[in-house]
Amino acid sequence: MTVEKTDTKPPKKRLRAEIRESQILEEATIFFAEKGFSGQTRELASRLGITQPLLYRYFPTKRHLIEGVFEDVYMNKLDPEWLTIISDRERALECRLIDFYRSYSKATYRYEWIRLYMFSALMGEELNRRYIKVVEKEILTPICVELRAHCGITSKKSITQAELDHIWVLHGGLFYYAIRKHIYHGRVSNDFSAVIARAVKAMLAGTKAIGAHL
Amino acid sequence: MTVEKTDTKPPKKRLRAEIRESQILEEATIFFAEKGFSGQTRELASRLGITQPLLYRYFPTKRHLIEGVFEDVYMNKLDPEWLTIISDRERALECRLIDFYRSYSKATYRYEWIRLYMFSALMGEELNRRYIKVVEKEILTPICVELRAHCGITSKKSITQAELDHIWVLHGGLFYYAIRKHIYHGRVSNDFSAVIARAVKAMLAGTKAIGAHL
DNA sequence: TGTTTTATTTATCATCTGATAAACTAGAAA
DNA sequence: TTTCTAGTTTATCAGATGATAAATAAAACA
Repeated sequence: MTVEKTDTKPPKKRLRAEIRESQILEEATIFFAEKGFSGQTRELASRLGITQPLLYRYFPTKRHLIEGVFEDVYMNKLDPEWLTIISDRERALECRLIDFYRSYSKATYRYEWIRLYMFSALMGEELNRRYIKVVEKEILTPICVELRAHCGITSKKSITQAELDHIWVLHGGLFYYAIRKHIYHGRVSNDFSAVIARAVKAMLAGTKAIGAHL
Repeated sequence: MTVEKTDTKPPKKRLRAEIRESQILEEATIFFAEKGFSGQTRELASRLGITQPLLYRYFPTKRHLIEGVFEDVYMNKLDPEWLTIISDRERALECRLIDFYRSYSKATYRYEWIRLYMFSALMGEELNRRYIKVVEKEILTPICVELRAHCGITSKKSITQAELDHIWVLHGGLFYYAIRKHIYHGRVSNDFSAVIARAVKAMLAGTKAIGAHL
């Protein structure tokens, strides 16, 4: 085992600018997810097997690199299909929600996604508030609308903050599974699909029982 | 309003060592909660109205200061009363859980607590895994036991990971309210007590309806 | 093959940042 | 008041860190 310490790839040389840039972005995503945004450019470069100043050929500042990572990870990741799943009254709400959360969690409950999201939130980045608003508008509000129908409520008043907060408990509760897994590195059940199914079923039955009032 | 920029207190001098130390700890708690542990000692000192080297008279390294903050915020904060509340079968489980979460959230869903917890988790501190284990053992497992009784299950088998994960959805969902408030700085309903009540009621009714199997 | 282009490295800066040593001085003690 | 203790500051270091400029060399092009 006298193999010398290699990086991910054997000593390559001279990549086309376009390729090098996306390679840097990819590694930066992993790197910042692990270390946070105070991770150092030299260490990132070292992981890539390149020298630190080369980063600055592709990204004028560290901040630009971070923005690039944000763009790469969070922009246009909201699948319009999700709204379709949630609102399709041909199917039982239970199935729709289970399907939705299986798809949603597969897309977002990833190591990089979760950690970068939390790091950026703690930094006070605007990113999160923007994302939250989209989630409330595009996902949670539609779910609340369906939940009203499911509970036999016909009110046409707009969804209240209390209703949103109620569904946030489910949404956040499931998200918290990803936090426990990727941030706390705690022990979690490996059958997350089953967790989703139970949580959704219990929420629907429970909310119907107590009435989705307010 | 030509008052010159004062810190929290007017220019004091020469505090007794003991007092200065706890003053530093208190400010460090707020400071690190806001900035994370990469916050700089000079800025912390500046907030305290002292010079940076003075910190090193009370804490030999920055790391020691951080440990001091951990100690201050997280050690012995688990109220033994909570277990009593949860396990008191004289009262309805619904009331017990609502009371418990009102008390628990009052103690832990605080700006400093939440943020320091998340910062330390992202740093990979041991603190969190330790805390998680205590929560599972002292809080969630007892709740699962009560939940079995509530659902009329008499099995004496030990609580499964699936059962824990089910109750983690409630626990995490409520905790996520604090994350949204103190980390995302998003809009949250100001009547958290009502959120707790609805979530607990729905969880109990729902879990009973689907059966607490597994 | 020789020339041009451009990806990459070497060398280096200025500033930041945790940490140390010694000088200073407010307040307690004699 | 004088002395002494200990809380605080000034000066400074060494290494880290983001960033720049110029030199180098691999690949594309003629």
